[in-house]
Amino acid sequence: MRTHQLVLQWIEGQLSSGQLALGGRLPAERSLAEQLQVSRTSVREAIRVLEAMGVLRAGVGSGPESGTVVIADPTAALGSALRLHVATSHLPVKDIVETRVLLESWAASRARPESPALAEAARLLEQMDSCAETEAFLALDVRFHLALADAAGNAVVSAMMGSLREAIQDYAGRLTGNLPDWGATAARLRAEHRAILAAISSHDGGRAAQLVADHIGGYYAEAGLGPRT
Amino acid sequence: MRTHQLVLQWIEGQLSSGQLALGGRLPAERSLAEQLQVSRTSVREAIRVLEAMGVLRAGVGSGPESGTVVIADPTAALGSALRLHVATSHLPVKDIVETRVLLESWAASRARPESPALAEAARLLEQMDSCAETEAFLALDVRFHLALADAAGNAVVSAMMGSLREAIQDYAGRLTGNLPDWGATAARLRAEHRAILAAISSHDGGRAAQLVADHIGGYYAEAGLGPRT
DNA sequence: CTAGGCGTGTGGTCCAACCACATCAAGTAG
DNA sequence: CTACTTGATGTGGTTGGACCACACGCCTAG
Repeated sequence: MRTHQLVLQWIEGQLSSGQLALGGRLPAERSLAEQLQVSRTSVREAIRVLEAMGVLRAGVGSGPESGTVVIADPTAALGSALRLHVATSHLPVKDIVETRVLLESWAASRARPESPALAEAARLLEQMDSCAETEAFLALDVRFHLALADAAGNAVVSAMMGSLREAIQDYAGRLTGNLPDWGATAARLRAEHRAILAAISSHDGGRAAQLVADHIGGYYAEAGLGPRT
Repeated sequence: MRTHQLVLQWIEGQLSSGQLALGGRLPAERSLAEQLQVSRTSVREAIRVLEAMGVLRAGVGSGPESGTVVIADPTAALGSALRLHVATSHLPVKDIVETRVLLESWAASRARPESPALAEAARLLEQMDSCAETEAFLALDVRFHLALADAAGNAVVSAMMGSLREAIQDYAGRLTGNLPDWGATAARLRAEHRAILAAISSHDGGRAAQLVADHIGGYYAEAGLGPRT
């Protein structure tokens, strides 16, 4: 076993046993290296891996914002991993979109009308009404869909949704160039969003799921990508 | 931007542009460091990250098995990331199981009867009939469910299924201790597996999905974990 | 009491060296 | 000529040390 994996194991053990919790601080790299009897390089490599997985955040300087602290950002880890594998052409974009439809329609069917995430979604919808910029609109759209996923109350599904979205963000951005009439599309998207929210509010999960599936599929179809291409 | 992130960016660019494909070899660490005008340390940190994401594999020595080559193992990346976040108690096991049911029942409803993965699943089923050891049986069970997921033909869903399974592997292993009668449970699992395969073969995706959901939920219920606990 | 500077500790980066390993080529014994 | 040994070569793995930039907080001069 390589040295940095030993460090990884030690840190994972600290996390599992609760001796290192969210917001907690790792010992300084030099101390940890001495404590585990390994070189600082190995400690740093382990920290790098955990940083990429959204488990740690390293900050220079001193004070509360510095040092290596435990965070929880599963979306970042899954997102960059998916993005890289898309880059190697091993994960087709079609499968990403299909999975997104699957997860998001499930979330819509399970979303609880009283969830605070739904209120957030409604608020985002308001902002989208008074938003002319394409980029800003799309940014709000992303947050709307993530809020929808959060409303189902499943952290794993939320994280996966976010990571899928991140993985194809560039791809989706390029698609907007194919749209014949952005104004009309934006208006339609807004209307569909409202219909989805309404279906959830009226406890009609099945209809909400169908609307979400049509909403996503329709967008990709209009942007020049067949839902099955 | 930190130096190792620059290296990451360069490698990702090589992957995206196709100059570095699956099975391709990265330049040696020392050469790459010189080429990018950074230290070997930074190159190594970047390689470590990509290794953790299942994109690269580093091997010592010389010959075809050595050097740093491009691989594609999305399951490893997602699996360790999920496992770590489960360790920090930020991803509840209940959500993992719920997501697994969601993905796997979808896969069952979409599985194509003529898929080679289904033949593999049937073959695994045969082996499970003549398998008395609990551990070996569970290992075959894992492979059976993964084959089922593969039969749907969605690489993203397959990868996520595998990673979910990996993330709770230890947890699931401990659960078997709660079973009152392993022999009876194993017999039931085998029967349910056959029913699922039969439903898929007869093009009854809906029934297959329901059977899968009951199969997984029933197991966790019997092992002492309520499906909603 | 205030404002500036300096000490201290953090991660970030780089370098030089050494190790273990695996292969391959040259050389040597048969 | 064959077969084995032996060394050269190149790979990642690991280490220690050094220096940098940064940010906070004390401590001193005004």
